[in-house]
Amino acid sequence: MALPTQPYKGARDFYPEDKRLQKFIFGKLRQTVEAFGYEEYDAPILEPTDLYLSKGNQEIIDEQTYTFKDRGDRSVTIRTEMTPTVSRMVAGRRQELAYPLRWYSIPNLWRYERPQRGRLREFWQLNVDIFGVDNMNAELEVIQIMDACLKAFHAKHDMYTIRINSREFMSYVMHWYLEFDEVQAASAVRLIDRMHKMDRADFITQIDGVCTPTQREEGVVEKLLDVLDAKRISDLPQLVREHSSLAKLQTLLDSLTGVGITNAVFDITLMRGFDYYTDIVFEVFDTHPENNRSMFGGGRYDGMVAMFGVEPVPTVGFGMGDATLQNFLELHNLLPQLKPETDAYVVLVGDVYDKAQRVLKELRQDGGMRLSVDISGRKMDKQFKTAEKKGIHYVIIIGDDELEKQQYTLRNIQTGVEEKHGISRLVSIIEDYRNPSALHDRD
RNA sequence: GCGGAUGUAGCUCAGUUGGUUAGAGCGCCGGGUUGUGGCUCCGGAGGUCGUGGGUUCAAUCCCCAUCAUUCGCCCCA
Repeated sequence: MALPTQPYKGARDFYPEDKRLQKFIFGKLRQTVEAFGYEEYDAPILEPTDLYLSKGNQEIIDEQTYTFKDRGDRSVTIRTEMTPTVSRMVAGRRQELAYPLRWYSIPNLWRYERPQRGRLREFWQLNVDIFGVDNMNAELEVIQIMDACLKAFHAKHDMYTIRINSREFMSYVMHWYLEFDEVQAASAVRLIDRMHKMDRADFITQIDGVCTPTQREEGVVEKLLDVLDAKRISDLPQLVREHSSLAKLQTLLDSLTGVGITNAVFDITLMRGFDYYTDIVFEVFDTHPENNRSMFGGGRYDGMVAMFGVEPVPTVGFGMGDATLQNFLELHNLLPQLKPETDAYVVLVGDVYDKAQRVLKELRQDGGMRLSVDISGRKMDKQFKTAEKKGIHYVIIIGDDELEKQQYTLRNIQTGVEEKHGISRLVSIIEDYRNPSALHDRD
């Protein structure tokens, strides 16, 4: 019985061309967040199951995680998100860390889900968090970083929208304005989250079902609709418009406009589940008609660190999945043709490998060249074919003739143009190709 | 967990209204002689038609199941 060559369901193999793309994307992301002073951290892929249970969601653990017993009968779970882990790490050194603390990571995460477009079982997720800032500057910075991450790939503002809402405000609306209890609020939030996917009559019917008869008579459904219909803060009913959470939200929106982020909008229907977020939440949406959906988002979660028994630390962060980002970049045509890691393919003519060693060493060590040498002993045409297939731009031909004159043949695979040069000239030509924008100061 | 679509060579796909050795393009391998790929010419390998069962004289084609891929729903930390 032959073994299957497919990777595990919902997980991907990264062949060199795939890995090259991942390296490119992650490289841009790292560069971007590090420009804002964020430091990279990492942690084990395995966590005690209790870490995720603390959110009190047994159902999610049972159905959507990889959870099993280790040999010591301890229940462990493969990490499904980074937030509990990073909160654990911060809590562990709560007193000694330097705040504001800016951390990021690109962990691989596993969720036991049915794979579909943009959603896999194993994925990578850029996590960016700022700890220890309790004012809106934290939200401003984090949203700026999300924006900068997309701009790093030359995305334009009309390709995506940043939607922002205040969880604190919605909580006020639910509990004080509408007088919903916890269960009602949770159902309403779930419905609001899906509001744009159903027609209005359907939505009204379902909201109606959440209300008690008394609430219905008091017109709670209409009150809620009035709130939800607000396209801007000033559209909100007088009674709720004065709430303090809205002033903060408005400040944030103004600040974003101030820093040139003009595609950020208030969206009262934005919920992001009903988990650990405590105030501002935000989400980035693709505007492309074929991919018009939420890509990633985040928000403020001031309570998570305190679950580890230390004083609370205010936190704002976001998570960006690799599959959705890649979808976005592909759809908007933002992925460049990537060059292979190898600068030149060395074609050997005849039995000269031993004699060529000195030259190869010089090119590699002194010149910093990344060379792949054809040691197969095959005829030249086969060697060329390999170079072309690998997508390598240059071929360096080394035979007795070259070794004797110390002038090596450099062939451009695309144009077929050949030149003979000494080592230092070879190095500078190849470097120019590798890094076209850099200026070289050599003669 | 629920529903739809798909599953024929490495890839993209034809095809058989059920009937002798299943095809194309691209790719792959070899050759057109000795220091040169991409063009061209010649030759070649490669498929138990996703898997298992059923109907039939006969199944890649019809039926059932199963697995995989994919789209949507649920969910989405």
